[in-house]
Amino acid sequence: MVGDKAKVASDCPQPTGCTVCSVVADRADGCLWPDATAISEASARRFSVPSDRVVTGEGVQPAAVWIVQSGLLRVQRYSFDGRRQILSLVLPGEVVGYDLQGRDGLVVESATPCTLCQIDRRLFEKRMEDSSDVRRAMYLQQLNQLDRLRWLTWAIGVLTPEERLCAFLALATRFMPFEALPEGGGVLTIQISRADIADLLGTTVESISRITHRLQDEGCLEIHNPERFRIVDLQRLIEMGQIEPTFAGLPFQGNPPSKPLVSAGRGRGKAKPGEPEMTAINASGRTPKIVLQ
Amino acid sequence: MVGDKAKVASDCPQPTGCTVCSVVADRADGCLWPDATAISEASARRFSVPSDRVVTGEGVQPAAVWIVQSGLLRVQRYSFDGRRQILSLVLPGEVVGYDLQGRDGLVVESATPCTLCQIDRRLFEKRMEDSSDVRRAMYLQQLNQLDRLRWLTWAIGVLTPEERLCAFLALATRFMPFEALPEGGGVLTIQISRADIADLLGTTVESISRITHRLQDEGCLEIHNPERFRIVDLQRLIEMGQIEPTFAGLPFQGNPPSKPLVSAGRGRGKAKPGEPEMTAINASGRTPKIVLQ
DNA sequence: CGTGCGCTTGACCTGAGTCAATCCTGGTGG
DNA sequence: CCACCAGGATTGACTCAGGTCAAGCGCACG
Repeated sequence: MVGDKAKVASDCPQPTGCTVCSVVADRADGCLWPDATAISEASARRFSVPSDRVVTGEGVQPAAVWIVQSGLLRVQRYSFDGRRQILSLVLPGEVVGYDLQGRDGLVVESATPCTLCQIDRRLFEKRMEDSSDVRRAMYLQQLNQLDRLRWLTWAIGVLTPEERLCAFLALATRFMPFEALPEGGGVLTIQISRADIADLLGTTVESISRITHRLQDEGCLEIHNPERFRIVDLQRLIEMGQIEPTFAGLPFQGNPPSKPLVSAGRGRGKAKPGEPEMTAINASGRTPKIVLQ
Repeated sequence: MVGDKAKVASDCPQPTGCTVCSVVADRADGCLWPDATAISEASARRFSVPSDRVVTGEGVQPAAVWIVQSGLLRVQRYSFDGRRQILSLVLPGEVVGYDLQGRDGLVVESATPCTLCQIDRRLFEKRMEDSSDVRRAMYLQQLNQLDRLRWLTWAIGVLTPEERLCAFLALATRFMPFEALPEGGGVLTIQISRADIADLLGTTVESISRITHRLQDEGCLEIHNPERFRIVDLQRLIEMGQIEPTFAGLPFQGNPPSKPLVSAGRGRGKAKPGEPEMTAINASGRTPKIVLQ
């Protein structure tokens, strides 16, 4: 199983480009070290990590930040009674460890076998301070992670477990191994365990199992084996999962969509009638421009 | 009602300090414009906004960023069938509008009557680029907002509606008007509607109502009127809500705790036995330091 | 060939959502 | 000054989605 998982992880799109630690996503906004030479080899170390190991988090002295080279990390937190919520998955090319300075009960673990690149925190911070390019890259990466966290919050809050799982599967085609098939759809390799999916989506392994089998009955997908699905009707998953075509948190990693993902129109709250709008309290005495309806 | 709410909003701790737009929270890390003179008066405009107005979001051309001076904004997103999730409340002293460049279906609205300070986006970005002090202040603010979003995701994922509401009430003493009483506890003024609380916590107004009355029966609080509670047993709310003493996302705004908030010890997942740890793939041939257990 | 873990399946049951009626309060207009 | 109205909050009755508990099943590994 572990061996198999490891194989799968290595199937993951292998980013290349950064000469220092071979870590760079091949997406336009993901290149973390545009001028890679600035970090010497000595300051970056690569590690191979099996599944379910603590990488960094609360108790750990955050002397280092980590870049995911391959595999997936999970950021998680427990409740007193042991219930776990996974707050995000960290994708290849992404940095972790600089913004969770031990607060909360946040812990980062490997969700799959991973290769990680370790960088000294001081050095990282200096790079951030010195280079506006690095800052910009980090900023864009943070935006993506923030988008994903917002998505997750929204999904857990308003979607049913079934809708969440549909969304997850549809999105997973963007960041897990997915071989598109000529006859449509494709084969998706689920790299993480049922328990991780359940704790990410705020549901249970039993529900995950039931829902996937229900989706199979409905013809949305075929369960080849527990970690390999044939996605038959991706469009339907996208619709059920209410995925917006503009969702930016998951730039496609090696699996750009053949056709743009289109979603059904969006529901909105009742539009407020015009009525009294903003009123300026203008110290400078100018007539304020009312900016938006 | 609106008039009353407006009164309540004005009860909110009025930040002072920034000479430009009078917007600065009086917390150490919240001062956005340490050298305020750099922004001329002409470039900042103050607005008074009633409840439930769109401030910025998806469709809106983001030509401006906004600083909340008083009142609360809500960042929210709808599902196709009209269910709403509030992703965060924006507190006085915080900036909104620079990091949601129209993506997703995010909309920012006023949850209470507010006074806002509008700043030109270009100017704001230039300030960010030029001043590492401003960058740092923004960074810390983002960390707080991120902490709160993580908390919310976790709470919706693993806590029951009752636990979430307890947590919300306990946290609300930090950012809504709260008059501590000598005999313990204090009077909390809830500035936002039941519907907003429900959509923030991923539950319904009916549940909110039932739970608050149940808490009253249990002696945790007294419902003075729908928007004013006497918190009797704050400690119990904190425990039920599983609030960590280290939770940093909500620096106290004018309501520092008389005694430090202490929570019951935290539950953790089963600790993994030692076993094979990280193995270095060390290009440079050094012996890697195994960083963490 | 046994053992264990992860996944699946079934039975059960309850927490909390839904629907609908009622209450309350503040604002309005006569 | 009082009756009326609208919107928010509350309460009750009902229902069921999905969580919990408890077996089974099957593959991987030793």
